[in-house]
Amino acid sequence: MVEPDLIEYLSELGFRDTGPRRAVVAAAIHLGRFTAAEIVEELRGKRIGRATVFRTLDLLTSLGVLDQLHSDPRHAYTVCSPRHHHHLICSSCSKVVEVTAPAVERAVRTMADKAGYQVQGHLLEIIGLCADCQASKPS
Amino acid sequence: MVEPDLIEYLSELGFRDTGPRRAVVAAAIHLGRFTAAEIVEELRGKRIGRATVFRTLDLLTSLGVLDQLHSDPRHAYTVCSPRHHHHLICSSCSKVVEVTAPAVERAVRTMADKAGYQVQGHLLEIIGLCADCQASKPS
DNA sequence: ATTCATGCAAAGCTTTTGCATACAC
DNA sequence: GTGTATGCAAAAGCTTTGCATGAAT
Repeated sequence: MVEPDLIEYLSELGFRDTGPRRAVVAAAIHLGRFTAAEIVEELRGKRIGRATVFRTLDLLTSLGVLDQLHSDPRHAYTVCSPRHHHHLICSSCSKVVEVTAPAVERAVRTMADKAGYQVQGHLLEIIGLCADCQASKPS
Repeated sequence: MVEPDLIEYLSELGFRDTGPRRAVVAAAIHLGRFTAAEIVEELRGKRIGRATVFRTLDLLTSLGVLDQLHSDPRHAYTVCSPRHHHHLICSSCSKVVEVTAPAVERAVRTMADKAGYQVQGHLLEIIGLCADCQASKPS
């Protein structure tokens, strides 16, 4: 999703179209993957408060526009689509790719059934080397 | 793993058998699932420094005796076995069960292959209702 | 006009660090 | 005795909150 679309989407949901909001959204899309601190840094000099950054990131996360990357101890976020998906994360260049995998979903459900659990959600992140990094680091 | 075994295991690896270490290990095993703050609380009155708690939890985590539960925003830990496994977490009673699922592993690998990623690790936590909680809350 | 959003600064948490002391081996 | 482990207290991060001000609708 690009910035204008996202701002329009927020408007449709009743959230106001403000300068700071636009700035945070633009920075997030520009960075793709980032921490709250990196957004604050990116926006330094624009008189945008830390609280606004956190509030906007929370908002976008609750709307499913951002996902938190739980495997990153720095509490990173990534821009993503609203569909159900998982993330492939490159351990070298940090690139994040969205993937869907029906086979995984099925296997998870089967496994949970066996243990008597009724699945409500799951968290799956795969860490590995992306094709580019494999090519440039032929270890 | 029970406390004496764990202390012995640490000794074998060259880590010293100390009172504070035993206390943290005992508290962790007693609680099963906990945050660092809860261990500190559990040990209050025993003159055990916060730093020791964190250092011991780090040690146990690096040895694979504890796992962090990344889906818990409070940075929870759970006692676990050193084998590769995943966690089923009950959203109602917080109970954590270890599971292994070859089918999931295979599906993850296949999916990553398609995207050109060389898998190095993955994080999978399943949130759901355990059998007991399903029975007691027939919604 | 209303109500939502913002900036600022302070407070709240969690985790880490430095260092002298104490203890295990 | 030697070197690891500890407690304490301070510092370093990160995130939230309170509230008066400002802006969007």
